[in-house]
Amino acid sequence: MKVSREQVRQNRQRILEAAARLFRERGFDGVSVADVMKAAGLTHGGFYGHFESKDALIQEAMAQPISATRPRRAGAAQSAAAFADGYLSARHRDNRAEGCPVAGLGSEAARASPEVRASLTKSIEEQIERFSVASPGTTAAARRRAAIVAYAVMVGAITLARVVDDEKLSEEILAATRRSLDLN
Amino acid sequence: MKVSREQVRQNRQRILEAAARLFRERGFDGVSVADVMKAAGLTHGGFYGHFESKDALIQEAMAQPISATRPRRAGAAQSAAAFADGYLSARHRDNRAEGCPVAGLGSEAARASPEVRASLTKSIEEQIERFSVASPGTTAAARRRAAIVAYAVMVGAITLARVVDDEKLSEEILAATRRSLDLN
DNA sequence: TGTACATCAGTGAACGCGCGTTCACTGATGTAC
DNA sequence: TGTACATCAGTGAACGCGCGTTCACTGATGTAC
Repeated sequence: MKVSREQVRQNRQRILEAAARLFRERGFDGVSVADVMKAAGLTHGGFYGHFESKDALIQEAMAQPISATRPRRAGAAQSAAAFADGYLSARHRDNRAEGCPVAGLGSEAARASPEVRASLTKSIEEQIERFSVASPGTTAAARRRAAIVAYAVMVGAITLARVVDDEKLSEEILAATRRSLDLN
Repeated sequence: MKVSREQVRQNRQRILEAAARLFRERGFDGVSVADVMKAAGLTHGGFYGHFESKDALIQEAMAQPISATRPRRAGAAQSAAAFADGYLSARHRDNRAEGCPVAGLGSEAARASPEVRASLTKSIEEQIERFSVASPGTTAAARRRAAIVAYAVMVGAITLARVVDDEKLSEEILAATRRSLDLN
């Protein structure tokens, strides 16, 4: 049955949010269009009224600001050390659905369509800039380098901590990298 | 037709090597059993004479030493800085098939079966130990922490460099992280 | 404001395709004599 | 060492399943009067 324009808008948004969560949790290939629609409280047939294809959904879902789960003004500076406390936590490690899409989808994102990679590139560049402003270093170039290194440490550490099948080693990886960022 | 025992052994090895390459290049879901068999020069039907299932192949392929492409004695120490020159190169970034499986499969590996994760955990622990021996630091604990941080930087940097859709930013990420490891 | 009806968002069955897996068959291997 | 035949690795057609996608249908919305 037809629904109100407002309901249509809300449904589309719910589909996008469910997709963003599920893709980060299970990967692009691990989530079907029907899974997403079910999570959004709809049936799969209606999907193509909102999006042209699954790939189009992936693109839009990745272009969405992560702000939904981690509110943060776009231009605001933020020290990598402060950010790292939440990022390099067991909570983030165990909660992919609401976590960093680069960490949750990293290796798959690298093989994604140009549009998806462009979206993520924008997020990555913005994150580097936020860290840069609050980074240690006497020159702007040094601060930017420090920001890049800090971001790489975080993405690598959470990836390793998630792959590792040994709680103790996983914690050790998070603790060692947290400590290295606090020292800067 | 039947083939010689030696041929059987070689065929199995060729299947494993093709699988390891293809999985790292395209991900577990991006490669079919038929793709692997074709790359090994066989037809898909014979696969189940060698392996119980695709999942069993994934397990064995991930348990294989990467030594095939990057020969290195198991116990040998190796400084992270020396290793990083090759690891954080455009060549490695663009050559997933022969590269680091943690970087190539990171986000998918984190969702893989316990057996696959156990295999990768072993590789990761060994890599940390190799870096530890050659790490800077006055105590063993400090050297181990430095090794973990160095490994995390590398995995994170190559992941970011591969996702990023902008050659300049990608190079910048590799250069900044290479530099940070050389300074230690 | 109230009514009549065209629109169209959502439903659920259906389609085609590629995948993992199975199986009857083939013919070279390797063993028994 | 030579021959006869049982074994079994590899072949390629086939199966069932889940997926992305399509489509005829439904019935509430929202517009024209």
